[in-house]
Amino acid sequence: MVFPKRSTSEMESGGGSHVAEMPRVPKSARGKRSIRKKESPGQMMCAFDLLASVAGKLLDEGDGSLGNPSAAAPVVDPSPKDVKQFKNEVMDQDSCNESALVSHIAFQRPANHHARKGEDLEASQPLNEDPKAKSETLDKESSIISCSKAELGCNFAAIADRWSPESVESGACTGDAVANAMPMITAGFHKNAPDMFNLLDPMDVDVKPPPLVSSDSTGEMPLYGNKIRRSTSFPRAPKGGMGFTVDRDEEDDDDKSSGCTHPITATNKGFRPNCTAGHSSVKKLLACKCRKVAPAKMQKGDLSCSDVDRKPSFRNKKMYYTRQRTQRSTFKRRKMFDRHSTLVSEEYAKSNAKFTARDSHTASLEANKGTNSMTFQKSHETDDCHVNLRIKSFKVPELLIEIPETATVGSLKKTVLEAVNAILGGGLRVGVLHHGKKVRDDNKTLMQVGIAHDDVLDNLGFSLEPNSTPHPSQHSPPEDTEFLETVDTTEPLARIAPTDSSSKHGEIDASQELALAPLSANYQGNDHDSVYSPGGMSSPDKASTNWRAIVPVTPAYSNAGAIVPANKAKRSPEQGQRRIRRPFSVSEVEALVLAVEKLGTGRYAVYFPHFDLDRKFKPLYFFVSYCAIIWTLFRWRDVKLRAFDSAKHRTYVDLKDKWKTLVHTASISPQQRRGEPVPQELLDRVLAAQAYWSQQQTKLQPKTPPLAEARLLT
DNA sequence: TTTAGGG
DNA sequence: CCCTAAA
Repeated sequence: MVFPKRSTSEMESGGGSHVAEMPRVPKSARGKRSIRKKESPGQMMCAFDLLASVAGKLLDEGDGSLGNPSAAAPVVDPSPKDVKQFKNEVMDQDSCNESALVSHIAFQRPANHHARKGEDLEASQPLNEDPKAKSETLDKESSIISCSKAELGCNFAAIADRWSPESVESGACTGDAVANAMPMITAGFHKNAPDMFNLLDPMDVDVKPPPLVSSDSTGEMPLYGNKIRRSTSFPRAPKGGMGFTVDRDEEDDDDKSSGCTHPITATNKGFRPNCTAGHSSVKKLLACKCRKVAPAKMQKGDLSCSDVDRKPSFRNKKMYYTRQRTQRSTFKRRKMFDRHSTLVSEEYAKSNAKFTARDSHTASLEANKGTNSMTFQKSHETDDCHVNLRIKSFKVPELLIEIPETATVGSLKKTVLEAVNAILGGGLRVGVLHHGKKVRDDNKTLMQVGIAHDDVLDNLGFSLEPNSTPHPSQHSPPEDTEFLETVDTTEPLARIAPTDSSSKHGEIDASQELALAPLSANYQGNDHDSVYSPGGMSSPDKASTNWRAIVPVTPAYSNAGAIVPANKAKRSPEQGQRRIRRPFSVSEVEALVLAVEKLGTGRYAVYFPHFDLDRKFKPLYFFVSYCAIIWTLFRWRDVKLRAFDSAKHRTYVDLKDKWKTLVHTASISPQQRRGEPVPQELLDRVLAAQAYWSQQQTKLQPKTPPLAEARLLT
């Protein structure tokens, strides 16, 4: 599964392991970070496999930990095993900054495939390693991936949101839903925690696949073709103004590519690739199985394509989104990621595609020979030889792509990007890997590059990188009010107003989103370049711009570690002074409580989507396997950004300390309390939130099943 | 740089 | 709030 090498770039990027940390896990546990160490600026990828395995475990466990918010939330403590696995997968890297989130998606090739194609296998082998063996090798640390950027998290969060059971279940799965979801992505990741839980919940409840998948009723919906509208049902949409409808007419395409973007996601903008491909021609179907319960959250991702970019060949391209069905019992995997963040992984079971996103910088999606692969199938019969790609995941709608061999690499990238953006919310760039190498020339046709139906299955891969573009325009993310409400019934904290920061601090979200850019910058050295070809038509102009921005490597992150000393020096001057005491006002306390309620106090949440390939598609490809999302549920830093961004005198440490005192205050009798009285109501909320999140964490505790099992899904 | 905790 | 070990 692992792709040792290829991933170098990936690894680097994705190398990070994801380790979910237990809330209370000994520091040492977290420690993996050491690896991450300093530099990891860029790397953060996570091994999907790991995630997958973790997910599998969770799923398997049945406790539904995953499914439940709480469970889902599993904070995971990465078990050694997981770590190892992770490591394998990740190989090198690990170092990830702790960032808010890490995500990756790995595509793994199904065992079958391996068996089937010796050739490919060999080629892929480097990448693929025996899971076990690898696992052995893995080092915990390696497993850890730290991502520094929360921003990415935002995206992921958004993703999560989409994936949330609700959306799925609600039937939002429809193409429209999907489309709608896209915008959400950009939304701050804050809502995440709760959202995540939601996502998880389903799993918990049933081991089965997420809402989307769970039911059989899968319908396919064309995403693009026509108009994508936000489903009203979308819980969150409201605020963001998500309500907009996007029509994807041919006309729109041109400019609309932008249109595709959602208003909401400013961040996405950057990402938002232009879909050059004529979407008109493109068809995306989303089959979703929805649960009855929730309304769909999915939003449409917009996949807009600009006609300009579009290439003739593209017309044939077709994308389909299908919802994954159920998870297979067989499938068991879990992966833990560490730190911090969030992780999103998707595995595409049978296939081995690996898609990873590093929070730190890039997300890479890679599918390569052995392990991760996207396969293409080409329909020989047809005049135009088409390569069919399929990306499947639990929560994420399955993605089917059909593209002529005569299509250019650039168009392929676009196509994949569109699909990915639709699913993940944008903010990602797509790179094409063939035989482990990045194919940079977007102008070459697939045939020229050697990507042909017969050859490719195992040799084709994609890398996803975060788009660097920040979007100032970002609006505050829509809040989850609805969402929360929904949750309420089940969740203690649900009542909490969704409001928070977003309403107050729209900017915060934006900043987070922006964060992505930096991340990508780090990566540049590694992956970025490779991924995007300069001329990458796939990227929209905007993207290009962003891209460029990214190009220059940003030392900032990497340097950070080194610089540390310097910083100290700086501080030293007045350090001695004790800061003046500034008691928290009731309003501040309220803001803090609100933020914590929303973000939770737990550390990580892990979501593992699970999926199966459709038989019918098997022949063609394989893509996929699983997706796991782990993200940081809570970070004081996030609280700071969310609720006290403007209060420069309040550091996250202060907030943490305040929370500590609030919990204590709430625990003692009113008579014992001193200082400005804090409304009992707030104190009650403090206790509720504290209890709730603590519980969640507990649930998250991972139980890690054997890796090996996880691996064999198909 | 952040986190987590003790002081 | 401070201080710091760990990460």
